[in-house]
Amino acid sequence: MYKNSEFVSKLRNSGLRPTKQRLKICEVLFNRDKTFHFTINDLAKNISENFNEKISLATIYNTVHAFKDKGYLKEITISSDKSYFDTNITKHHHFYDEDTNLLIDCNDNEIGKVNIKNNITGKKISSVEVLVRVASDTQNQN
Amino acid sequence: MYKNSEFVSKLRNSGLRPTKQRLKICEVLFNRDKTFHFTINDLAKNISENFNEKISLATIYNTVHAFKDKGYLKEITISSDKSYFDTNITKHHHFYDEDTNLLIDCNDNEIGKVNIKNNITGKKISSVEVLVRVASDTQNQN
DNA sequence: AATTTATATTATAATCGTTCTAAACTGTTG
DNA sequence: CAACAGTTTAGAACGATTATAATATAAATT
Repeated sequence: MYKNSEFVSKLRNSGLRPTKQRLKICEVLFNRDKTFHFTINDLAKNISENFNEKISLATIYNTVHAFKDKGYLKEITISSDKSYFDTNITKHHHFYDEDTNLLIDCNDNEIGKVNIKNNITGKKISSVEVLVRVASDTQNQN
Repeated sequence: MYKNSEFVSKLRNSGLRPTKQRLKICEVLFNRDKTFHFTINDLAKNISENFNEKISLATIYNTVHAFKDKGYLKEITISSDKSYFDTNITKHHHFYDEDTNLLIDCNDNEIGKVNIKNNITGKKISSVEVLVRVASDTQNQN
């Protein structure tokens, strides 16, 4: 569990003013035992249901994008109509359960290192992401 | 180069009526030497610029999705605001050039086989996709 | 601690890609 | 060729996201 003052420094250190909205969002996102995945909608709902204060949707969008830009969140794109964010910012891969629409982190003991033998000339690799879609056996696959 | 009658059978075989709109779209997508990537917008623009006939945007959406469902196209999701389709329906991975927004197919000699050691219990793997984001050296990476 | 300045929040409007609708049209079957 | 199911169409509707511009707040300056 983090103290409020830790979030204040975290924000200040990255040039973001520690406003009460941002601190509340920090609390919701980072005061947890485990990292997790969420959509903007999940977050907005979480805040409005569990707290008296209401934060404008625009602010939630702005803050999530600011946190992403500062590297406090990663965005994971599964499909064009669903954008997930991940509080686990370490390099890792995902399983996506097509039955439940749930995203599950992979550990290194689940997916081995991806061997990139040749990169595009003159370019640097900025990320390597594996997405393993899974579904129950009865489901049709593509 | 395919003949029109080949597209007619292809469509009939998958339960799609060979309408002139669908045949035109087949021609644009599949009468090529190489597979390629496109967005719905690219396709609509291509048709309206290069042909006299105009096809309604709704029809383009319907047809692309029908072709995807029948397995003639693969959808590739790079970011929530851009949905690409690929006429290469074989299993393969991609490089995504963040400078140019260009998607490039990987061959097997570029990315080795992804080793999935443990799958989610009771689930079947429906696809494994690797996306390697690249950018010029000067670009900042995340 | 008051003033100034820059930054952030807000509600709402605007935008954009996509899907829906319902009427007109076309391909297929008998 | 009649009947029917499937398809196309323009435009409306939708939903997620972004822009706007007024207000509020935080930080810097006096």
